[in-house]
Amino acid sequence: MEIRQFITFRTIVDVGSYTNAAAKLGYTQSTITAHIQALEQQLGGPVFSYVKRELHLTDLGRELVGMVDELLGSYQRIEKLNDSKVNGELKIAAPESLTISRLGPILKEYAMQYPEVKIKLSNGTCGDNQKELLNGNVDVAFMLWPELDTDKYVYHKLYEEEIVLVAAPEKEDHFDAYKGMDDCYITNEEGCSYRVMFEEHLIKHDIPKFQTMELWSLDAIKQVAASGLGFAALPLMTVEKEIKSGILKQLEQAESFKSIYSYMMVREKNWHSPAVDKFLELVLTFIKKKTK
Amino acid sequence: MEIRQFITFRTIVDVGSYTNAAAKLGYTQSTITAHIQALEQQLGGPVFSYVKRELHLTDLGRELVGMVDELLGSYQRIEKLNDSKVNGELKIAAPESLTISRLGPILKEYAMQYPEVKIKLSNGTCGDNQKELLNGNVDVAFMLWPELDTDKYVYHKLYEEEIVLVAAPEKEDHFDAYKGMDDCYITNEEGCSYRVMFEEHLIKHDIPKFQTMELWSLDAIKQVAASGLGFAALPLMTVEKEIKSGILKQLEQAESFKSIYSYMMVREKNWHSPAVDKFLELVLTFIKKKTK
DNA sequence: TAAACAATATAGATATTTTCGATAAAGGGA
DNA sequence: TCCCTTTATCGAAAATATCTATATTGTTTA
Repeated sequence: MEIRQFITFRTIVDVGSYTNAAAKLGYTQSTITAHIQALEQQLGGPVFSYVKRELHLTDLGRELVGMVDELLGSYQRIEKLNDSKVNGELKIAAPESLTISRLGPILKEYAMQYPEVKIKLSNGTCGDNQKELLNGNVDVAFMLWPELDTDKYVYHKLYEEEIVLVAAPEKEDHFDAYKGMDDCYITNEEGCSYRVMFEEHLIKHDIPKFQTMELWSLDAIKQVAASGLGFAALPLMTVEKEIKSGILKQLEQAESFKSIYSYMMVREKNWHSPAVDKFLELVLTFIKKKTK
Repeated sequence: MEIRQFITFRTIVDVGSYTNAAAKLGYTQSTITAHIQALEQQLGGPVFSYVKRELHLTDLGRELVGMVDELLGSYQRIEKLNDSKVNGELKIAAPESLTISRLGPILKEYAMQYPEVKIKLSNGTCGDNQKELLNGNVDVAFMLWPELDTDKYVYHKLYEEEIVLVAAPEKEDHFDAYKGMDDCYITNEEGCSYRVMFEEHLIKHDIPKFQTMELWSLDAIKQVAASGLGFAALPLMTVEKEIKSGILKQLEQAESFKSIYSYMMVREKNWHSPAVDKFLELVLTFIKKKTK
């Protein structure tokens, strides 16, 4: 009997089904089954039973809930022993795109769990963020970049970020139709990895340059694109909502883009403040759950 | 942080050193180190410190003890949920040799942990025990046997049992000196696997038969051997104490015997009463610890 | 002051366990 | 009956725990 199995049990009681518990805990459903079977094996009988498609606790299960609550209570108190040490400042540098789509929920959770930490978030281009990290102005930097391989930092690859072309829904569906037209390529300031990637893509495939409109925020780019002035190349994560709601549409294209990944980086050193440590831990936990 | 790590921590506090805790828990010492390092990692600081070769709790460690006691308390209450179901009868058949040397401490532990179970132990030869198991008179049977391979039972090989020749200390040291002399071969009733094994050994190596003295109990055999009447072939485990204390001595011999193993067997079926289940579990735990 | 010792730490190899992914079975509802 | 949702099963892959052997550290002894 392991703590994680008790947590699984308690979660099922809360959410009412194995499947939901799996989703909530970031496991697959078969793992939930295995956890409960392990418990039932040790306890010598079932803790759940089914009555009319509904999950119910058995008598044994009902007895167990209270005891598990006690145990998990002690466990959480032990976990909290550390939290008081998690304080001070946490300085993060991240590009706007990542901040909004990926970091949002993580920062929320972090702020809740470690209220003693003052979070300082700066939005810059990926190159800026890297410099900030190197010269010690921030503790953690996030980047979007093609393949990365460096010894200067410890880095964690987070997601593969698909770069997509978007335009207003009434515009042409296929990117080929834009070639040679006078639509704008709407983008952000230079130094942004997917802008570089897109421009290299044009050269490689002998596509003539577009007129470029440079804007200073994601929101501005999206609005201008939605107004029909041109198209933009952006990470899918930043425009998923707009595509779903029909404000923008994703263009089809013959050649797919080179892969871009999101990274989290810290300076190479063995020791980080607890605040930084816990942040890294939390980010990696989120990643693990999402990618499953 | 896992329950086993908390148990390790609590044990160290009790016994005062990593090394002793390892012995008590049946781990190696490096495992203890790993457990504590894992805890300290999570807790963000050391729980033990050394002052003058003495192990002391840090402040953090002292805080932890109480909380761990709570947690382990809940844990034990959960474990006990099952124990009330462990009752009824447990019928075991084992040869005398195994009962005394191997089963003693296990039965003691079992009786303590599951006082509701009535243990019935019968001592017979290995062949008898097998029959008893097959016809359902007992739940578990123990045997000493050379290599075993059968589908009739579920069997667990426990130990390799070295068979040794013993005689009184004042007798000759080497078995060769006994050949052709009028010493007795002191043994127990037929049907015992190491008696069979020894007699086959004699034939195989063209050693003339000895006069045989058949006794009904291990203790009787040992006493007669100690009195100088002859020698006996017995599993080492049954005479270890006597050899150490000088009551008997182990004879040297050119050819070593065929290996004999101790086995635990149950009838092939998926379901055993909780009492039987728990017994099997306990035996296997003991084996694991001892053989490490 | 070095040598021997006792306790804990470290590193690589091995063993075990956990988790996943795909698929099957079970229980309802249409 | 067929479909849909939920849980169970099974083999493979990944992650983790433990062991063995050896190093390190601090202490006592010669």
